[in-house]
Amino acid sequence: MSTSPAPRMTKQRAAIMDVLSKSEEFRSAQAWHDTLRHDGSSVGLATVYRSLQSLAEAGQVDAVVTDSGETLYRRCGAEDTHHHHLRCRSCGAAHDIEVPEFERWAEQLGVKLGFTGIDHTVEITGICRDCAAQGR
Amino acid sequence: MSTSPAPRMTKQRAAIMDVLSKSEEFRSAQAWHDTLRHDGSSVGLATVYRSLQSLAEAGQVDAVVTDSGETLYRRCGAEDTHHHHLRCRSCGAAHDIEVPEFERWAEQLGVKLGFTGIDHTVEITGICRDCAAQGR
DNA sequence: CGCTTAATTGACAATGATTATCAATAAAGC
DNA sequence: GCTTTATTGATAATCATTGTCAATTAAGCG
Repeated sequence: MSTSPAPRMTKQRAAIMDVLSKSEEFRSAQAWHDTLRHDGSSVGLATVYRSLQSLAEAGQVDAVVTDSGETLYRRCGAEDTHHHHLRCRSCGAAHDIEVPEFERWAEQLGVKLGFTGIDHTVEITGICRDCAAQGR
Repeated sequence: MSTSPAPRMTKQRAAIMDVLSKSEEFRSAQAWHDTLRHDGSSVGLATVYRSLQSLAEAGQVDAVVTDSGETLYRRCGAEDTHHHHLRCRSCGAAHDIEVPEFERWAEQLGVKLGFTGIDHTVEITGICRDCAAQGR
């Protein structure tokens, strides 16, 4: 794991983290930029992109790519969200993932078949890009 | 459901469906375009985009959007009747169930994150009606 | 088999999100 | 306070994808 140097706390970065903290919605970098301007602080668009990107890498914000290719960000919803993992069978590296429809689907299936107290286990495994590249 | 008119079978569309059928890899529209040119048939790039798009809408090909925003396509896998179980934690009675979207979803997630050889485990448990009625 | 017609094609321009550039600015540490 | 160096921001550049529009051609019909 590469230990990247701690990022400087600039007023722009602070402003970005501040607006992020005020909403848990997923918004595009450009939308966050607009929000910032409405709030008075004028942070450059490029800076918003860079900050959201680095925050996402640091795991401070969640990022998803829409079907149209736009990347949306929101403050990281702490630990409360139930999630699963996609784990590499070779090196063990794991990604946290969410299975959007699944929870509800399982619940409904249970009701349909007369089951209550539905619980589930979902494990997804594969070989990550790095391991595949090294033939492991 | 809107009944869209059946698309014409042009030689370009045929060529595209042909290369698609020869590989089960996920590739970008541009990559498929290159493949086509290598194979001799010169189909316009815009046409490749349009065809892949309509094929994807028609469910004939799978499409995934990568983290970088590129859309990848491959011929639709349509086959395996892999299934899972909903099991009662009390009496062990099990129902065979199918999780329609899941298989493909897991596969696409893998591609997006650079994983190959995706496999998964899905276990759903609950308390069946009989056991619930008897307070078990 | 020819004809008509509307869908399709392709070369290229346009879009739109994101990234790179680079001089100016300002954290952090001393 | 001063120096160093990451960060910023305005703007140009990139790159996948979509729109444009005249030319082409599949399909249905007689």
